Amino acid sequence: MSQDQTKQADPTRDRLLDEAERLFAKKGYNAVSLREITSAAGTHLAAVNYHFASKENLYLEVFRTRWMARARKIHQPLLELEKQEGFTPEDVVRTLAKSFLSGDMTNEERQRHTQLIAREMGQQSKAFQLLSKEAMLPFMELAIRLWQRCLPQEVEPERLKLIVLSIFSQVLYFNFARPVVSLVTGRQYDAEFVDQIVEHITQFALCGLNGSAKQ
Amino acid sequence: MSQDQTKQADPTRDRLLDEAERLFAKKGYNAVSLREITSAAGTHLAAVNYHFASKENLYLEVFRTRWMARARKIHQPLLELEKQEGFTPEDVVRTLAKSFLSGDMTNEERQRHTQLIAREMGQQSKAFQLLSKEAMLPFMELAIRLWQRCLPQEVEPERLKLIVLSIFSQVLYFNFARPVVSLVTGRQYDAEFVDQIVEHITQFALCGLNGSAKQ
DNA sequence: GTCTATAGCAGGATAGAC
DNA sequence: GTCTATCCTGCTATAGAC
Repeated sequence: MSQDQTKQADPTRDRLLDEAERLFAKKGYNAVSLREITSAAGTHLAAVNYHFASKENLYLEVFRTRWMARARKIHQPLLELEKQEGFTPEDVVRTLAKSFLSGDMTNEERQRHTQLIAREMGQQSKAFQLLSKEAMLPFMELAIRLWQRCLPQEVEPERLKLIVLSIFSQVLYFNFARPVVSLVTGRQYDAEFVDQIVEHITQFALCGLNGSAKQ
Repeated sequence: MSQDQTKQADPTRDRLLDEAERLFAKKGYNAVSLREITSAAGTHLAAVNYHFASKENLYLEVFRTRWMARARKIHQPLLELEKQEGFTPEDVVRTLAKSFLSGDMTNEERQRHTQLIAREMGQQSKAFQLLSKEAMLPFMELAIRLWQRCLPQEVEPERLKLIVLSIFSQVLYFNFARPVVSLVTGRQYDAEFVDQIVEHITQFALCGLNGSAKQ
């Protein structure tokens, strides 16, 4: 009723969202119980149903608030680039790879972000509907728009789409499948290694873009 | 006791493995109940515990038998290539991409295979231990060996490893995240589209290899 | 060996005390 | 509004009848 009620954050609600996100990202929706979340958040079972009505809605709320906020942060550097006058295809690729892999987040935050979406990509869930409409499709379109503006000659949209998907698959994989990547390379995810990954993906995508543009 | 007992397939056991694999791939371990599996297999709950002792062991058995058999099929073309005398880096890349994306399997089988492994890549589970040791690492080493034999100059193993991981990420993604791929491209997974994906990944990886070799 | 019936437990949701 | 105590469903696993 009071005018600042919507602004005033509810600490219990926030802690529930924090722990829910952490645990859902780590184990997946079905492997996490509400009891696990509430005890990690230092509260009780009924608080979930009071604040979110159901487990499913808590899960969706994680995406609506926490996840979408991060997606906007990741898209930001590309939106900045769009406002500028002159940029090269390499600028676009590197900005894109960086914002996913070494951008304005902690290592753990990035891992969480990627694990949450990776779990949704294989199925047509409610969360997937939200993510694809609000984040993934606009982002893909933005990247394609940028390349179309700066590439020397017209490239078929079909090719650009496949290239964006390929970049997307790699940033997803190098964040999500860290156990595999560490096993194969023998490397830990320190700043140096992440920079090498960014550089690798950038080179890969640039070559693909040039190859497509030539044909 | 009789000499052909091990050869003689148990039809109930086989149906359980079939349905278990299908459902685990589609929904993930925790989202599937044994009741769901047994009723799909036209049998009863106790049959699982009779044949596999527990749900977890049924899951692992899916990987030990069904999944590993397919992994061997996928690796086969690369092993054949290794026996030959002259092959190019492009042969290796295309053989690799093809065997994952358009090889000797049905479309559905391939999707199942990828979904099962994708779910394991993010965590250090028992299934992951099995897969990484028995399938993923040997496969990566094989691919690296082949390139080292045919590339014009020495490429650092670190780069080759990243390239193999990048190819791996793409074949995984284009099989696993079909909802996203279809949404972005507007394409169904028919033979023509799959061929285009194989070609796209092949070009991508070749460019990356050449770029690395030049430096 | 095969399957029914059930034990034993954990899950999400909720009623109702404070 | 907050939290305890409880409901009921659905799960895995198993005992024991046939």
